[in-house]
This record gives sequence, C-alpha cells and structure tokens, in this order.
Amino acid sequence: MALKTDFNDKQIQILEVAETLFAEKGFDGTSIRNISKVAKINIAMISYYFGSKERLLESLIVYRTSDLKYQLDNLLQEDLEPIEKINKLIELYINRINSNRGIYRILHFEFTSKKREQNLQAFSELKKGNLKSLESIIEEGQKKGVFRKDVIIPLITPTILGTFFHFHMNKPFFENLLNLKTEDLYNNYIKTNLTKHIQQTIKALLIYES
Amino acid sequence: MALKTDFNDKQIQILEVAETLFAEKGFDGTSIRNISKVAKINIAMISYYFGSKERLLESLIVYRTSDLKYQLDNLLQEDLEPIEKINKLIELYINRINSNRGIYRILHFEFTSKKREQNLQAFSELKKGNLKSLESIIEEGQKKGVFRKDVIIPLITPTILGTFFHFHMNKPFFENLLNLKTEDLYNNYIKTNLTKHIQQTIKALLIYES
DNA sequence: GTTTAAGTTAAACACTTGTTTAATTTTGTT
DNA sequence: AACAAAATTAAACAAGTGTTTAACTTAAAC
Repeated sequence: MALKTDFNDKQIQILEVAETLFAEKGFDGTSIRNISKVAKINIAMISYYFGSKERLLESLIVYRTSDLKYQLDNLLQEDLEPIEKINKLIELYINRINSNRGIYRILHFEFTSKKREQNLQAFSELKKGNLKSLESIIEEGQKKGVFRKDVIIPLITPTILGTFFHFHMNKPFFENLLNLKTEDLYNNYIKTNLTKHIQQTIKALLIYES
Repeated sequence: MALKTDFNDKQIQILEVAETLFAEKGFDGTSIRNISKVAKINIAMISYYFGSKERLLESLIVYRTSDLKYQLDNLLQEDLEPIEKINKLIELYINRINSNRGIYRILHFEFTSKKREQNLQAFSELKKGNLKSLESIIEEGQKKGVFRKDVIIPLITPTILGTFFHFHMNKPFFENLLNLKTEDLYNNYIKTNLTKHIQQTIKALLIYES
C-alpha cells in the first residue's frame, strides 16, 4: 500500500484517535487495540487501511504537516518591517504548534531517535523550508541595518521552538508555579506571556549591540 | 523495597545499561530482557534489586540528579558580576546536560506525561531549586541596575534549556546542515557556538532596553 | 564446620503485542 | 435481483511483555 495524502472519514477518525494517544502515551506506549477501542473500530481495520502501525504514524505526519509551508510563504510576502515579520512568524509558530500539540509532541518525541530516521526525510525538508523563510526575513533586516549581523541564524529556531516546547513539556510544573489552574488560563498564558517573552527575547538578540 | 540512594556495583552496572537503552529507545521501547542481556545479568535480578521496571527508572533518576544542587550553590557564592554568573550558569547547565545526555533525555521524555506524575515529585523539587538560584542572580543584577526589570524570570529556563534540547533532539538535521560530521565536531559546536548563542541571547534579553 | 543470608539461575506464569486469516456483512454497479 | 468489490468482523497466530517461583550456589557470621 502506497502512502496516500487523502483520507476518508473512517481513516481520519482513526488518525485523530491515534494522534491523541500517541501524544499522550508515546508510540510504543500505545497499542493498536487501544486505538481501535477508542476509535470504536475493529483492530484489523488499522492494518487494512494503513498497512501497519508504523505506516499509521507516517500517514499521521502527512495528514498534519501539509499546509504549514503555505502559511509561511504568505507571511513572507506581506508588506511589513522585518521585526514585525519576525514577531508574526513567532506568533504563527506558537499558535500553530499550540493548536496542534498532539502531532508536534509526536514529532518531537518519535522522530529524534535513529530508529525512525527513514521516515525523517519529509520532516527534514519541512524544517529546511522553514529555515529558509526565517533566513530571508533576517537578511532583509540586516540589509536595512536594523538587525545585527553576528547572530547564528540556524540557532534562532531552536530558541523559539525550544522555549515553547520546554515550557509545554513541563506543563504540570508551570501550572503549579504560575497558578494556571484551568486549561483556559494555561492557553492564555501561552498566547500572551510566553509568546511575548519569546518575541522580546528574539528582538533583543537581533537588535541589541553589546 | 524502599528507594535507596546508594547502590552496589552490580546495581550500578544495571542502572547504566538501563540509562543507555532508555535514552536510545525510550522506557516503553526497552524491555527488561533487553537490559539484562546487555548488562549480562539474569532477568530476575532487576526485580530482585529494584522491585520493578518502574522502580528501576526511579532509582536511575535518583542516581543521576543528586549533585546538581551542590554545584549550583557553589556558583551562587562566587564573587562575580551578575552577567558573569548568568554566563557561568548557562555553561554549567549545557556542560552538565551534554555530558549526561542519557538521563536528561529520559527526564525530558518520560517525565512529562501525566502517566508518571507520581514519580515527578523529586524532579519537581530539583526544578524549583534551580529556579530559585536563577532568581537570586537576576534580582541581584536588577538591584545593581544592570538588568532590566520586566523580564519573566521563570521563562528564562525554558529558553536556556529549550534551545539546547531542541538543537540536540534535531541532531541529525543540524549535523547535516552545519556539516558536523564527527561526534567531536558536534560536541565542539555545542560547547562553543551553541553555548555562546544562548549566552548572547540571555544577555541581550536581560540588558537591552527597547 | 555448620547455619543463615544474599546472590543467581532457568523455567513458568498470565497477559499483551502487531499482524493475518477466513468468513460474513455492507455497499455500489449493472 | 444478481453480482462484484469494499468494509467489517471474531478468532487465531507466534512472539514478546513484566513478574514470580522454587531450586541452587556463593558468601558471611558464628
């Protein structure tokens, strides 16, 4: 069975249950019986539709990461000051990852070990594209003389995304520390304070002269 | 069997094999038969010494994270400018995590989900202590008037550690992108460029006035 | 040297794993 | 209504899971 990019209703139902469970308990921590029980389908349907558990994961990645590039390209062509573009890019990243936590958690967890390196190709292309977009914004700012020139551009993405992920992966700790008792409060903190912190950090890094 | 803090040679042998395998393939992806085979001991020895696979993980955390607090306290009492203390703290963090990648990868991966929240207590105390240390350095700098006052201190740790983790978890990607063909080149890049990037970022954040 | 405890072993336990089979039901087409 | 393709099912498969057992060996204590 070849890797498809369009899925029927039942397949989508399976994919979304798998997304939740993989994100919650990891790929190895989730059994196909577990998935089929929650999705209320027979175990055999997963092999029938996707071929195997591994292929189910691959399909899930395809299903969720296909339109990010489009959103980024749109941002690039907007008529904004470089720093405003950076701020918008950060907002786009955080918003997108935050409302697709499941899949990004899975990407973060499952696609780092050598074990699944074969499936890593498409993911790697996505990251390269994202980096190119960031590069073009920063180089524009450097030409205009508003950004310093001694920053290491490929390390800026780790700072943006890493800050978010580290915050989110220590969710129970920060919920407790910052008194974010409800899911709404937590989400709101991300959308305002955390996003602002990251924007403030990157802005300082790009503009400050020591 | 109570949770011990001192281990005999055979236990340490098991713990270190477990560390490697958990880091490589995750907790669920590693079987006790796998561990016992690599450690060249009988399967039953793991239950005999640690009680269960879960308790083995707990023991591993205890075994590896017991002396970080001591190192931090030492740094606090050194006679340095606040910004120098911050730089040293960043260096300490990165160095320590980088030379204990296994356990930190495990902490990062296994202790985030609700699933193992019970074992999270000791880890949470460690993080609170670390935050207190960072807070005291920054407040010192603010009193001296060299650090701005509108930074959100608890979000600085995510930026420091998150940047490192995100970089390291995308190791294959950055090895390729930055031409870090050998393990030595990779480690060297972390010790110099990545550490400098993080120091530069945090410095800019703490000092830059918009 | 005997007794007690600690260490070590292979085998068995009950249970879960991902995948496949073959039979049955549903759906769509003529 | 008859046929073929697709969807769905329960059951079986072999292999792997964490843990426990009971027998055995080694080491320590008296």
